[in-house]
Amino acid sequence: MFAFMTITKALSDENRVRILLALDGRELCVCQIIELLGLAPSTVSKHMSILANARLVEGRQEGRWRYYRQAGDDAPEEVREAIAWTFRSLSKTLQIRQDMECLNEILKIDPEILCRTQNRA
Amino acid sequence: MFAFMTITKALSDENRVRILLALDGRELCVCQIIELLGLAPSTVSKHMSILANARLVEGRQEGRWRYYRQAGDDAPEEVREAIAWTFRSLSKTLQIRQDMECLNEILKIDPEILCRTQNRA
DNA sequence: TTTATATTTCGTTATGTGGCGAAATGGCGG
DNA sequence: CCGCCATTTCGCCACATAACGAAATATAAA
Repeated sequence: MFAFMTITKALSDENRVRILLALDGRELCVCQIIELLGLAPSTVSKHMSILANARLVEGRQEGRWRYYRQAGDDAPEEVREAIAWTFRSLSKTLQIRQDMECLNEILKIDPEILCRTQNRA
Repeated sequence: MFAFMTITKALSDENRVRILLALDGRELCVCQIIELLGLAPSTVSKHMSILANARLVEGRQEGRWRYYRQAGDDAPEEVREAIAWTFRSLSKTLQIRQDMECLNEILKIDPEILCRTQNRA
């Protein structure tokens, strides 16, 4: 019950749902998610920890950057089902399609440069 | 997106999840749900309106009583999937099994008497 | 119509949560 | 070891939400 509630609470915020779906089939570094949502780094970091706590995403450190991806096949079934349900429900919505387009642009930018511009703003 | 978020927000409260699962395969009147959760009538009423707003449950008036049941096959697919996921994730947990036992006792009581005792307390 | 009563609505209060900026953390290059 | 920099943690504020009791609503019985 506790694990389930952690998942539904994690999914009850629109920005977190967008993050989860942005991670479909790929890894993203925190600064790329910051760019996608237009939120402060500290805010995105908090969202990532909530998603990770629910086991919906997993993090990986590479140098100075931290990459996140959706939970894999080793995750509990309720988690995998939650991700699948979210994807089926939303992948065709305007918001998510726009996010995908926006991500294509973001992925063209060297993360090094992306972070630097974020630090100036 | 909006409909999906309404569902996840509805499912992000433990009492509402317990209500949804208590309605599995049967109708319940509000006073029976009040008895199960031990909450004030006004609180339960609010929970029911949130669940109904998400289309997870449907209400039916019969005399002075209002009965609620899970959404049927006419509900949107994302709703039916949400209910199925919730059930699969939680039906075997201690909390939900206890609720089922408790409900068996509550269902033995004439609703007429149930409401009357609630009004005294 | 009047009364009784099951449920909802309203107003209030306490707690939870999302947002930000500032400071702390931790890894890499010098 | 030192400084740089991506990310996290912390402290704070504004707003959302769950809880209750009291009052309003709606339906059945008298």
